[in-house]
Amino acid sequence: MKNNKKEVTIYDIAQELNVSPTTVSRALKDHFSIGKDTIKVVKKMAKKMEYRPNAMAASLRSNKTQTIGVIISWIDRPFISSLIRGIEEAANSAGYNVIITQSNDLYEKEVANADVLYNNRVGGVIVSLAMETKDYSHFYQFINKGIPVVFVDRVTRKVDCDRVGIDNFSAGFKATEHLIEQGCKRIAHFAGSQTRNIYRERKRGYLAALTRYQLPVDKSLVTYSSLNSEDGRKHMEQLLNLSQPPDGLFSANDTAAVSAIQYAKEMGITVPGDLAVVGFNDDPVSTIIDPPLTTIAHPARDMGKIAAEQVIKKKEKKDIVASQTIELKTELLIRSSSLRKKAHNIRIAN
Amino acid sequence: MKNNKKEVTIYDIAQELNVSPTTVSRALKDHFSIGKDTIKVVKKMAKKMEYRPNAMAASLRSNKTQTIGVIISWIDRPFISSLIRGIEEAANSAGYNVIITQSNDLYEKEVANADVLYNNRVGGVIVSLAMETKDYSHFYQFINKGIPVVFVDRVTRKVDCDRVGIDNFSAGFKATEHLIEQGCKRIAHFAGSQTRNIYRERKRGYLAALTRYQLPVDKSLVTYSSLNSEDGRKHMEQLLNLSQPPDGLFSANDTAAVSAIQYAKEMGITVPGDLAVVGFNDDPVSTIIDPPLTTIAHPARDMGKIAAEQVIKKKEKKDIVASQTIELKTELLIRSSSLRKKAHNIRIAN
DNA sequence: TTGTACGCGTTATCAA
DNA sequence: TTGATAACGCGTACAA
Repeated sequence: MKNNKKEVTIYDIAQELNVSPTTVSRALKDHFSIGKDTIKVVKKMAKKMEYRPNAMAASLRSNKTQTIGVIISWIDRPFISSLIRGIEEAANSAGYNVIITQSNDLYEKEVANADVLYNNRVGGVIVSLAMETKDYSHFYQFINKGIPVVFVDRVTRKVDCDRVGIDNFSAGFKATEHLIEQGCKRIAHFAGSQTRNIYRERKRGYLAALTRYQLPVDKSLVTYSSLNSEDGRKHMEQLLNLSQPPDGLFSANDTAAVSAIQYAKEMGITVPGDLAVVGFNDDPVSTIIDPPLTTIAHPARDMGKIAAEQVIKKKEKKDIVASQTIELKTELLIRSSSLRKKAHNIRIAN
Repeated sequence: MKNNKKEVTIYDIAQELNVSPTTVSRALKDHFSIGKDTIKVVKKMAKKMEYRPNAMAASLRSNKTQTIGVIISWIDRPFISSLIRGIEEAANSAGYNVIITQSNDLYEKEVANADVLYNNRVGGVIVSLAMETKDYSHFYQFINKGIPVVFVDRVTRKVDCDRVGIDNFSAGFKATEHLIEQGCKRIAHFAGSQTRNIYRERKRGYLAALTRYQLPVDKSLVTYSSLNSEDGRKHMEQLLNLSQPPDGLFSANDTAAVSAIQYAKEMGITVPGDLAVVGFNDDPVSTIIDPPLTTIAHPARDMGKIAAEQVIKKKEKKDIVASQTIELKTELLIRSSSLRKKAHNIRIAN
């Protein structure tokens, strides 16, 4: 079964053709210094001998890998898997492979993953930070060696790197403003960990909108959690038990928004009548829940694509380029979960 | 910015300590032949000098990679991303990395991905076949070299490899039988591509259940598609236009089932009253749709985990082991979308 | 218990 | 346009 024939190398091809390995190496890469016919002959022989290049050997010698490392929290989340799809697409079409590692939102795993990626000498790194990461020194091993690091979505300003994300502040503002326009007076907010910029910014947007429209800020209407389904139910329960329950909810993700709607409905609350709800992410569930969820749409896949392109661009530019922060557009998709008034000028998403 | 200090190698450590590179190499790996103190000293110096092992060099030399290649259709599907999570978890805890490639369900991309993985000399491969792959010769490059290949979920019997999957036939049977027990007489089936075993088997299970319960088989009740949302709506429309519309539906995935339910509800059809529905996969949407969707639950993550373990086991066993086919259990999760009768003995899922 | 010396497959450098 | 040779960083057979 196991066929341990030795690998066919460029030496074998060289020998067969009575040329030097150098020539073969170059011919296979269409190097300009090699004659057209030589190239043709070499490639033909390579095919005949079933030669397969060894990417590892090439990387070792040239000190360049065609691999991009990725660190994300959990792969099995709609937003993340879209992101990765974008990364893969951009990377592959530029001839790069992608090694994916999951931090499970734990700082320690993030550090361990960074080390693994370094040991594999990846050519660049794309990171969406773990929930509670506050120390960023594990990224300097890359930066110090000139290996590009690009943060995506969950970024930090404390490291001088490229960043790709969205304007979470204005998205939070838009979402909240929309609820206010729908007549909500007491708007609750499901906030995520304030260690991460995205959740901080969304909350800032929420607060700014309240202030802008001169609504009071009530701290009992803001909850903090990791925004999973259980959190959504739990915090909805908590809010409904207040002496003055909210009439609007802006959740920093769809998962919590959806479970909050489900809980509220079970409690006899009408959505959007009693409670108007806006989520964040435009996950698949947002069109399935009844009523369909108004939400902020991310260009997740584009973020991945751009992050990968950015890594590759940095890698291929020898000269030092200043770090960029790229912000993609978000869109408020208005669906029934927040629509109390007949729509005039607002566009209703399907 | 770019810090081009040369890499610290085992030679540098050796020189610093006046020992040989061999000793360093072994000490870092806790080789038994090296004295305790030497090990301690070497490791200390390695840390001090910020030595980082070069996994590529090691792989090149030892002809063994700590990398597992994965080929799947699309990463941004709930089932697939759970699968990958399982693969990653098992692989990482055994010290392996994972390179993920997407075939986009295209045969050509699958072949190209296999080549890339081979060129990167992965130590093993996990594959979930693209929709229309009929030729499997691109996997022989691995098999011929003794590189383990494990098929997962979408498998084939035409290659002698390990397989990890579920019993799709019995799952299809169970789903259909359940609908029959709920009093359905005309049960439709959304089938997937019959090139792939999983959809063939689900349909076989459906047909077997009809036969077993002496219900007629009506070809106009079976549709074929790639089972996306549009397909679900389109085929539901088609079915409702029949002179005798179905009173039950078994869809080979949840995506199509959910969109079919949505369409049916829009048309004034009551679910499960007029139409009882069962899906497949237990995607997150299945608990969000109203009514909640009865479905077949896969152990997706376990499948990934087991597939990875299987690859690693094969890789580490020198001797030739016969190929195994591992079938994991599925469960019919009964929810409201199919429940017409009051439940007696059946367990109702949340 | 430790060291010497070579090779993994490729590419860079310099020379022809 | 082509070739000879060294080097990338590490592992290991063999020697000591």
